[in-house]
Amino acid sequence: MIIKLDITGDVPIYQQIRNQIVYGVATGQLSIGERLPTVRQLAGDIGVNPMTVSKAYGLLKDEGIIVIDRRQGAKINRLPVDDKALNEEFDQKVKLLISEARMKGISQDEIRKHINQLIDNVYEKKEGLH
Amino acid sequence: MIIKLDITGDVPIYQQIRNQIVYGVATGQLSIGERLPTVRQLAGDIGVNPMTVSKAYGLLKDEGIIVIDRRQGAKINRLPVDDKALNEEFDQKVKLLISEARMKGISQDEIRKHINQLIDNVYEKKEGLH
Amino acid sequence: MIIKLDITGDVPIYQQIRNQIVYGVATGQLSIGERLPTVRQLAGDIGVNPMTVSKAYGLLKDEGIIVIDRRQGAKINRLPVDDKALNEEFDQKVKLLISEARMKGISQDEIRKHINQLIDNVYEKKEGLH
Amino acid sequence: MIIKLDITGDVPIYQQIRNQIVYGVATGQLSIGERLPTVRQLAGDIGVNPMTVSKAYGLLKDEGIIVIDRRQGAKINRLPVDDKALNEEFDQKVKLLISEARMKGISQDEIRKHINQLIDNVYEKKEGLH
DNA sequence: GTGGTCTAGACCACA
DNA sequence: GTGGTCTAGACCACG
Repeated sequence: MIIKLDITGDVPIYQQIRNQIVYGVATGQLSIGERLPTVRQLAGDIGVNPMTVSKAYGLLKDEGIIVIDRRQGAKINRLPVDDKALNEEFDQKVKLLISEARMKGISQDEIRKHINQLIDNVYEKKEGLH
Repeated sequence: MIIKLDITGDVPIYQQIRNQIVYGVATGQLSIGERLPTVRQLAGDIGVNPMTVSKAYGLLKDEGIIVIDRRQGAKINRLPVDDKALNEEFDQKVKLLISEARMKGISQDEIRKHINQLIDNVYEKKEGLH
Repeated sequence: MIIKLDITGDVPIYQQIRNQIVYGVATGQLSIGERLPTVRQLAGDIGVNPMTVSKAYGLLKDEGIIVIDRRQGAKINRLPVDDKALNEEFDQKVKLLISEARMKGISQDEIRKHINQLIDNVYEKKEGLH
Repeated sequence: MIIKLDITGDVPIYQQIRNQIVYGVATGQLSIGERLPTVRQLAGDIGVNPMTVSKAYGLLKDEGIIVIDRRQGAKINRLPVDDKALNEEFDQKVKLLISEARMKGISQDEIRKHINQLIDNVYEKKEGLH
């Protein structure tokens, strides 16, 4: 799995790393039990400070997405079900994105089709994650 | 229109102000030509420094969402149509949100219904914005 | 002569008025001795505060471009020759404009032709101004 | 590269900083990839508040002239080509400057020679910027 | 009255 | 160390 960074953008690098791993897991590019590279290895590969990768792994661990084993490095965890996923914060973020689209002249139909397509992309891989 | 801030969160206050005005415009709570409160007034109302509000207005001005008239303060602008609204960046943000939902055990059907509901919320007000 | 204002722009309104009269004089749309509308009349025509027009006229008077006669209103003056016109400030402004063009990929030839064309536009009317 | 400020003038300091960096880039005093001083350093050198420098850098970032890398500070960006550089706004500014020169008695030949000289100054450094 | 600009000083996130 | 954000308070230009 390849991680692409935008060094100059506004999103912190550790956050970008975390996001791409999350995306990889959700789309099935990373399977349960699969091992991630070590902090140093990944840091070397993508050219960032090991502390940055470490922070990303820390985030993922806190979210229960990976488990860190001192001997084996990090592995993708069996994922924790959280029925409060679609909470107020989630709604706010989605509504902001939709609002910006509407403001730029996107019709209700367009946005609906477009987002449903994106949902299909993420759920393409049918096997469960839990 | 009421603006609610989350002082403790990590979203900058000026960004929150900008986001809520965007949301207000997209949902029709703010109409084209409508005047926004003055910098000082809004700053006083929500209890922040005028420069913070000023920065938010500056963002909105740069995006073409409001126009700042030296005589009357800020007004909602006729909105600039941008057919590149559903770009790569938009897709990434949406897919990340969907990925997080899937990881937390939300089914494809659930997320689809939920998001379609959110779209309807934003597009409730039928009159066009342009 | 028509004056067009951009109320929302960064340039002060009184400055815009002054600039357009300067342009009108230089291109010969306004002749020496020609009368300008009164402050109130112009203010009414273009929909701004009389104080704003008054400030513009004050600028033009200070520059020797118009003379103000209490009875007859303002008239275009025989223009004062100033051999320090192409001063350091002038050069800085021009070089900044050229720099911005070069930065955006405009070639030396293009900019030369383009600006020479603009010079011809302004000097079209051959009769002297002095 | 030296930055000189005119504190008494009416051009905002942050704008002056931005302008001089633009000029430096266009004339080749600043090369692509070159690092700018840090916000604090430049602020200290020229004796202004860091936020003022920060605003100037923000402008340059928004224009795509520099990129801000959290690790290394600001660097000159590969310059964005914009074929609409010689637009209406550009023409207006140039024509205003020419008009003022003509009004002060400068002849068409004088202004032509003078400006062509200024163009040569900016384009002195032959290597491309893109 | 309005927004624009600047300062001095502070705290935080990032790497 | 870097830039990003915010505050409190001030002055100015504009209309």
